[in-house]
Amino acid sequence: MATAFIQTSAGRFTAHFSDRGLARLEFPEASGQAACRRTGAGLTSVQRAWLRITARAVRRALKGEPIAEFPPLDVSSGTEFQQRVWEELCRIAPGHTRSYAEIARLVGRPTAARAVGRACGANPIPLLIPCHRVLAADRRIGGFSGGLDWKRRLLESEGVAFN
DNA sequence: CCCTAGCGGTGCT
DNA sequence: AGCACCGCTAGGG
Repeated sequence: MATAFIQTSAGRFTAHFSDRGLARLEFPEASGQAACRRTGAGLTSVQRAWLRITARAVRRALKGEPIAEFPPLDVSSGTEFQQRVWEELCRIAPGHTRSYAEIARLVGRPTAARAVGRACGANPIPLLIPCHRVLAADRRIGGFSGGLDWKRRLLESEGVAFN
C-alpha cells in the first residue's frame, strides 16, 4: 500500500493505493496537518495515474458535482455483505438519498437496516463511495464515520434536505 | 420528546 | 458458541 495526499480547499485528504486501486480515503485531520511530505513518492506509475484521477474526483465530490471518472476502487477489505452495500451506495446519484432500510432491501436483506449502518461505517472510501447519501428512514441524518459535520456539509453541497 | 422491542452483521472472547 | 456492540426502525406513551 502506498500513501499519497490530495490537497483541497477543505484540507488535505489521504489516499492509500494497493496494486488494485484506491483502497482507502481519509478526510483531513483536524490537527497534524503541518507535516507535509512530497505526495506521489513511492507510488508506481499506475498508482500515480490513479492518484490524479482520485484528486479530480475528490475535488468534484466536494463541490457536489457528479464525478466524471473514478479510479479503480479496491474494496477487497470488505465482507461480501459490505461490498454489496457499498456497490448499492455507488448507485445513489448526487443530490439523491436512500434510507438504511432501502439499502437493506436493495441488497436482499430487508430486515438488516442496522447492519447496513454498520457497513456504511466500515466504508473505506467515503466521499467517493457516497455513504453520506444514506439517511435514516425519517430523514434524520444518521451517523458518519468521518464526523457529522462532514456529512452535513456534503449533503448541503448537493442540495439535499434532511432533518 | 421518551422508551421499548426486534433486528442482523461483525469482531472479540 | 456466545455476546456485546451499532450510522436502524416501527410503535406507543
